[in-house]
Amino acid sequence: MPTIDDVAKAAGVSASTVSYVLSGKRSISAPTRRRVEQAISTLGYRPHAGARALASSRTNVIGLMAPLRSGVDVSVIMQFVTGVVTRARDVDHDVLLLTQDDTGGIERVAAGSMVDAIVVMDVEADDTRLPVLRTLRQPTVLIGLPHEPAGLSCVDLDWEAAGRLAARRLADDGHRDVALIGSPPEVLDRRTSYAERVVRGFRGAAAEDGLTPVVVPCEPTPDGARRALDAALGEGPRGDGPGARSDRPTGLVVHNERALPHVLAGLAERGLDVPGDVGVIAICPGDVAVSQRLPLTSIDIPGELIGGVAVDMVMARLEGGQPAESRLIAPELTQRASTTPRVA
Amino acid sequence: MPTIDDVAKAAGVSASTVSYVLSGKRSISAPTRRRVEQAISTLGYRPHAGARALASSRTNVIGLMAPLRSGVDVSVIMQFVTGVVTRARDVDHDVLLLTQDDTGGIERVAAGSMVDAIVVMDVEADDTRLPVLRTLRQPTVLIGLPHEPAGLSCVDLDWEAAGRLAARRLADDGHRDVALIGSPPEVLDRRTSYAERVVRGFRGAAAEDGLTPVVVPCEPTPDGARRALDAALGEGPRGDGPGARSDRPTGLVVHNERALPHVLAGLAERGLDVPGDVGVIAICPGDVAVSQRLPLTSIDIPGELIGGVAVDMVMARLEGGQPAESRLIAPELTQRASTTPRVA
DNA sequence: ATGAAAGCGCTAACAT
DNA sequence: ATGTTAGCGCTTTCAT
Repeated sequence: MPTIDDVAKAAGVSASTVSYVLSGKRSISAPTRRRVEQAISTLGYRPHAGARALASSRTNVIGLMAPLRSGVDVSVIMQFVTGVVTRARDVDHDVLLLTQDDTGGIERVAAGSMVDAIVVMDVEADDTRLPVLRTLRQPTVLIGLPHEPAGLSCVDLDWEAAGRLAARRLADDGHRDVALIGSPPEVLDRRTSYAERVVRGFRGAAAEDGLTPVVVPCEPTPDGARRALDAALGEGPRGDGPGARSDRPTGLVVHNERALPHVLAGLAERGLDVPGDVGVIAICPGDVAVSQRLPLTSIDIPGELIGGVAVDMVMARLEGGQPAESRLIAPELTQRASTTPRVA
Repeated sequence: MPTIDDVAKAAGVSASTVSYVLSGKRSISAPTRRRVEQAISTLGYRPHAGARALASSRTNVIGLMAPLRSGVDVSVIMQFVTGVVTRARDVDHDVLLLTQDDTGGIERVAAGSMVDAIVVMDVEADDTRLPVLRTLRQPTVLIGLPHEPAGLSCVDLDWEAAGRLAARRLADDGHRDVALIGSPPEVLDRRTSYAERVVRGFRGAAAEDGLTPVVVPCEPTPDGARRALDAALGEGPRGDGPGARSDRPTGLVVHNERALPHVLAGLAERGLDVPGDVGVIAICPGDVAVSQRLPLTSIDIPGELIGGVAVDMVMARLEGGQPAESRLIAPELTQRASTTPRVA
């Protein structure tokens, strides 16, 4: 492996000049630059990452903590990961992947100066990792919004707005009784940031619009989906007597990728037509919305976009020394075949 | 950040002693070791990864190339990735994730000494990355089996055996006409290693057992699955006349996670009972086999296991200087509700 | 069983 | 516009 000195020798310049043509941190005359570049390519020179990190305190590596927690759809995780990796490469960085959800991994790579910055996924409301993150030298950005983001940058879809948007659209379509088939119980129990925010938004909009909402967590299995559908559609007595329940929901929001196909199958089994009898809005990645038995009206989860923004934010703090900030991406609803205004 | 000298000072020893208690490369008296460990923990010392890499030519990082190619199920990819990361941590290594499928990324991290070893996923029969991989200083292991593995270690499920096993099981169950609903056309066109090997095994066993096989690639969409099912079940004339076709297949092998639910839905729509009218064997991760509308007889894709083995193999070459080798994991079939012996 | 010292390959002052 | 030089923090001979 040739070193910077080999290149310098070959180009007839000093090592620092080679370093500077590489970094662009000072101006180099055209002829010198060419000789250096020539030498670099004929020798096939690559700077040694460790030496560089040691001398410059910069690794050009971003740490990405992507815990694979149960109940979280991996394809959604992968979208975020892809966004992070892709954008990182755009700004000349690589990504070190951590999948354990303990705080130890982060400390290790941060204290060991393996990374310049850290992106953390799957954030919980009172995430236990936050105190550690705040002590790190490296800037951190969370994908998700904890209760106390103080000192940490955050970026996420505005899930609460997504919940509102879904409920409101059902209201606009003429639905009065609506249900949210939400994240798996375990995800909600963990107080995963996005899961509870959707519920809050959905409930809030329902209250404001005078809707009767039902919210049911849902295991991401065929049985779980069936049970959730039972609960959502209300199998009990209704509409008569003092303890009268509201009518069967006609509008359904599904925030659960894995359960989605089973929910649709369940509706079909009951002979309920979508969108005729029941309107369905999915909150999921666009590609899963369109690859169901019928194309679903949906609110997209722009994972790649958000992953990319996370990198931009962390780089801004790294380069510009910007203070921490939070960014919520506005949700967008795409009308497809699973909803239609109700004729009432 | 405290350095090794700070620790040495605090413990009243030399820096090399600290280094040696950390590496265990020479014996240290109990009292000295204790004073050093004490100093390390009170100072919160962590060796600087770059300095270490520079001095030792070891990064303790494994590069993982996991291209996210279209048509490949991300949840399957994630299983492999998880296996790699988990096992890497067991042997005190971290993982640098590359998702671009160009060869540039590998060269960069290898030549830049960012990684000690490389694991490459999604290997094609005549993979264009192989020549580059063979030139690297770092040992490489492929997850997949190219035509010319010479000089490179490989590990994978024995997909050909999986294809055989599925066909043979259908034969044993009394099926004569069988179909394989395979990977997406794009995956096959790319000559993705696993996709064609399954086909070969399936065809081979069918020939030996006197089965009439049909093989149809399948887009991982509802429509694609429907079309594939049309093709597989043969919509044309049959059983009479000179150009007589064979009978409608009664045994189906599905090697396509995304299409699976739609294939099952398609069968149901046609009024075909599983396993009564059609036996179905899926080649997919165990968890997707059991989360369909009925639990499927399946051949598991042990992604985590294989990812872990890949790491073990690459470490063996790194530490032991072992020569390259190939390892194929024997497939296992788990009987569930989607197959049953034919009464016929 | 421990220390001293020479690098590992690069960057970034400090020169000119 | 370019060269000189002093580290960055560690590992690992070579000594004792």
